[in-house]
Amino acid sequence: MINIKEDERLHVLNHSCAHLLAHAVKHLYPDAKFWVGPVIDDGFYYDIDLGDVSLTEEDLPKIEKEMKKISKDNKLIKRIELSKQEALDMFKDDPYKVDLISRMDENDTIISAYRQEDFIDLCRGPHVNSTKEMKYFKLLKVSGAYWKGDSHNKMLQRVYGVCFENEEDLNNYVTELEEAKLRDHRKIGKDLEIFMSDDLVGRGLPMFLPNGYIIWEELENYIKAKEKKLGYMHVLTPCVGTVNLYKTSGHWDHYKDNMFPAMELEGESFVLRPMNCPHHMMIYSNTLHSYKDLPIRIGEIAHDFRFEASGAVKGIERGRHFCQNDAHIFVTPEQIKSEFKSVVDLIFDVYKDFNITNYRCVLSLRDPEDKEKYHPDDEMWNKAENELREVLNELGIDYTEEIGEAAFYGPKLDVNVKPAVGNEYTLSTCQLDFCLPAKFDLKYIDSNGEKKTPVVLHRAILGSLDRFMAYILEETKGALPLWLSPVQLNIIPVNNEYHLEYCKELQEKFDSMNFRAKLDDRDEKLSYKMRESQTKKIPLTLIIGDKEKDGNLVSYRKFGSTETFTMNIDEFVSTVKDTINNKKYNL
RNA sequence: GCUGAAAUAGCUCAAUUGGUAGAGCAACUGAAUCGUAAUCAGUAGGUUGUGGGUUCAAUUCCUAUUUUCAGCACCA
Repeated sequence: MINIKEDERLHVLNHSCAHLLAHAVKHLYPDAKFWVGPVIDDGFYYDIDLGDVSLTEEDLPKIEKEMKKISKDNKLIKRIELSKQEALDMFKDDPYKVDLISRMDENDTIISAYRQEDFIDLCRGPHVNSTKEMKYFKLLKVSGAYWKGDSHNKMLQRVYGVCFENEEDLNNYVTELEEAKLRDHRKIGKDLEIFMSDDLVGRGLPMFLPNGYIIWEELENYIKAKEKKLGYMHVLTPCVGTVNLYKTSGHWDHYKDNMFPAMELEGESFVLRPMNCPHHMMIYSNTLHSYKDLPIRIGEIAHDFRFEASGAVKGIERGRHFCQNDAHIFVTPEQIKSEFKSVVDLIFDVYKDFNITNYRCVLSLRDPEDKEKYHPDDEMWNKAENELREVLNELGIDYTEEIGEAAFYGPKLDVNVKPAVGNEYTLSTCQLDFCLPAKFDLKYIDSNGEKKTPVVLHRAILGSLDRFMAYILEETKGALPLWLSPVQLNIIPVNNEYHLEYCKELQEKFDSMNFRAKLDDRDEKLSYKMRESQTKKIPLTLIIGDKEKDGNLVSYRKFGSTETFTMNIDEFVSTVKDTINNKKYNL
């Protein structure tokens, strides 16, 4: 999908269209006050204060109509340059604009505004020359948005839209949006019986059905095998812990509002754990370690519980229970770089297996102004941030730096992806931590026999199995690679009367090889069964009749294909085996 | 949590201004045995998310509540 913000011409067009939107809103709602109207990757929006009036989707056509009218009137868009005082005078009736202007530095900026006849708006520009240039636009949705992005502030109304240079591009874009909804993992999850949820069980608490659990197990086995090869040791720790454990780690102070509340029993307080770092710290401290033992890599497929805000829960992408592919690596300061590199290599090795190419690396740094969130040790932070930056540069990884995105205990590399519907999220992460080891008083004995504090790397490769599954379902549109498919082979007898027995033998043969084979023995036409096999996105559909039985052959059709291939049965078995074992996408 | 929208059969949707619910697919039964995306016929399926109210009468109006969706905020 085209990124409008990065396309020069579309950027200007959409920015101008945001003004056109505001212009139309001003005509229809003369009391409207305007905050900002920026261009985003998918178009533009404008944040508007309409007082007591609240817009709904039904109001959008009316606004569009007014926009079209202004567009048709061919109003020239003119740039005006103002001093700070002139700007304050001009926009004195709009407190939001006054707020913007008064925070501008009058020495280094000329304040500019754009006028299109009876509407004038503060703006850096540039803009198109006339309202006529904006012909092919659409308003997409309306929602609330906090002023200045702060939930303590008033909620304004945000109208989203998009503008293109021609009708075809606009239509294609709208079609793409509709298609994206079809690959939403919540829809696929329901259609393919992968997971379900129920009010009685609870919001944000999805349950994996047999199909989903097969995928789950495959993912778990896959990542554990990778980790074992790299020297990870897997552990199992409890889902409940004392509040004191989280007070020690510091998580309680930072996140208690997002945890399920404490349970008071026999004078002790317990919580459902929101993460496993403290448990792994305790496992480390169970024995005395020599520098020769490090790095120590402790991994766990760990169930965690977080009381996510009701508006944040989303299928298996973000639930109140989830399962992390978590690990903590205890290293000496000298080992940070090589171990961090090894984690990054693992991330991209895994992405290669899953064909994940559309991701964005972010180096998440602390906000030095935010003394409340971040542990106030400048030296520690600078060291940690520089170490990560150096490794990323050495590895030649493209990344952007984002201030204020670090964990409270340290900076991190996040690998982010975009889902079918909604905001970007983090799939994989590797975090550098100088903080928790000290809090738990962790030690190792260095080569001089002195006690030293190790450094910890927190990392999650598949992130959470739940979220990873959501992503894979959306990327593949539910057509999973053979090794992950709940049903791998669907056997259809041409004629039940003559071929069913042989098909049963075949199924047993496949079962004994640990293929997941299904036999469709219903009394239905072949074409009927074929249709269902395709809609269920089963990777391989086998058609077995006289020709196959007598010739020791297998005829099969791949999902999404209209072609049928015929192969010797032994050759077929070894090809399938090879595809599964090597996690290949296609036969 | 905030702003807004929505909730009807397993799924996707219908039901004029208020007159106690319909269709397709799926399921079940029967017939058809048909070599690559829907064979035909029949049956069953619902306290219209839940509670309260207005009314002779509520899927429809009001109210509370739960859940879902779109954004916002949050995300160890």
